[in-house]
Amino acid sequence: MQEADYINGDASAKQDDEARGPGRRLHGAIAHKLGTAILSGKYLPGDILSGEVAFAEELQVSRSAYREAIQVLTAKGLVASRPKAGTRVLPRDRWNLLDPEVLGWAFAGEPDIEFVRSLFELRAIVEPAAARLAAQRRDKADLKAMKDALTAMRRYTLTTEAGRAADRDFHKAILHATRNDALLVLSASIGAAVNWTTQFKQRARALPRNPIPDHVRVYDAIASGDAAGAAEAMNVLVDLALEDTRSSMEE
Amino acid sequence: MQEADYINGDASAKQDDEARGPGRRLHGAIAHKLGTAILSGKYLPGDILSGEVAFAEELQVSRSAYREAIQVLTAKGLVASRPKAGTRVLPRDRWNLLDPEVLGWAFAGEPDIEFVRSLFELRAIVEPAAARLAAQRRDKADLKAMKDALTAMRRYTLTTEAGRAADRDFHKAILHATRNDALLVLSASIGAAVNWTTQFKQRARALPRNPIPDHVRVYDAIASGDAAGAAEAMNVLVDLALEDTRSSMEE
DNA sequence: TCTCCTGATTTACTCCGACATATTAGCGGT
DNA sequence: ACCGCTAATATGTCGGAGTAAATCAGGAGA
Repeated sequence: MQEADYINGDASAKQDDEARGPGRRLHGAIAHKLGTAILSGKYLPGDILSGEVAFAEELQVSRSAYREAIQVLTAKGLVASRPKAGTRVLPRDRWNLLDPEVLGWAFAGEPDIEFVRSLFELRAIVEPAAARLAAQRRDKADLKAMKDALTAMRRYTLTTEAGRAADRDFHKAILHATRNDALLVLSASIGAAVNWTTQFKQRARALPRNPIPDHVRVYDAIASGDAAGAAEAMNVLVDLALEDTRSSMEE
Repeated sequence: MQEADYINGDASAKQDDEARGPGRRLHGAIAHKLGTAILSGKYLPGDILSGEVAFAEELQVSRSAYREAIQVLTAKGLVASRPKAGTRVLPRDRWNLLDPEVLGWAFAGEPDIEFVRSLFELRAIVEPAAARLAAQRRDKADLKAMKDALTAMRRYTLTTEAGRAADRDFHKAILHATRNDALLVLSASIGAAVNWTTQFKQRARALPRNPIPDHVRVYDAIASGDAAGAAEAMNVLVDLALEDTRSSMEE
């Protein structure tokens, strides 16, 4: 399933940029700026970002660039604009919070701890069930992907970006093995939250116990087709993470 | 939770349109056109939609309109464009399949039955857990919203759009009662699938047994704070739906 | 006098097309 | 195999015409 790159034929990972980063294009940068401003609460739902020309001038960009940025925000449900009325920030329940880019904006500043909790809660619901399905549906390629990710995790540890990427790959491989696209989409969202949290914990020098054995238990259960065991093993993994998050919140 | 309107201050709900529809703006229409084309498989991942000007001419719109449409598709992860290389359709796992608009495009034509299944599977995972949380966290306002939705369901039945909307409201109220934004976002995605399916079943004159009693059981459990009971009651509800979907698939 | 309807005004988004720039895939030369 | 060139293509800019709708003023009715 390694369709790794998505746009250029090979591009042997000279720079991993391109997808991450504030915005590789001008309107992307504007969208990032406005998006983070909205997600961080600088603009509240109902506020209007009135004045297409005014904003374009203030940001030193053309109206077109500003408009395309607004288009992006509109596509993600953050704002809606109407003639004469201006561009308003929509209520929070219209936001596409699971969109990877929106998530990135949410984690760009100080993310709302309540939101992080809700993501982990979602994870605690979804991943055990996913592990159960994966145990029933995985094939050899899936198992290989998981195994590779595990060895990479061991090799680099969670203190490095490479290690965290391997962690994400492991969980993504499980989601993939469920043969369920809707679940797979969630991996990006959940991964972002997990990634941010592990980084945060690392900064706080509060890395918990070695996560490898827990992951291995999940792998073994999935490999042996033990659905109930996989669900249970994943349960302890995510419950542990949820616990950690809860304790982080209390400080 | 009736914050009904979202853009104008009061505007006593003269028309609720605005958000639905193929595209209220020109570039919205283009995005709809291209989006449905991609979702229906007319363009496959890897295909390139080369020729900004060519497309703009073919669609009889200006480059700006086409460009803004592409911006929207890019924001939803359907395509990516680079100078010289053209605009390519991204692999499926980059698509924001849970985005309400993308979902709309997916259901605009003949939706992939496998994808519908995966949405229902996601629902079967998420909603029982949500019902469990709702039973623990709901307040009086939540219960009122659920009760109102139930009476509306009884009143209009699932054969009318009003009835289906009430059904969606009921489930949305439960998700809301979980106090979990990440879960709440999923309601839109799941609701779209459920809505399409009930419509489909109705067309096929294959409406199953009266769904009201099952819903009432869920409500009662949540109202009485019975977490396990709520999860179980919701389980039978979603399992029934999953079953129906499976049988529909076999024809 | 107050309220409600009606219409003109004004404001801000929407769309357009042309121009200038930046990037890079593909190719041909070294 | 490597490197630089070129042409193709997307990106960014600009200013203006078009259009929808919120606001306000004026008038009719209560």
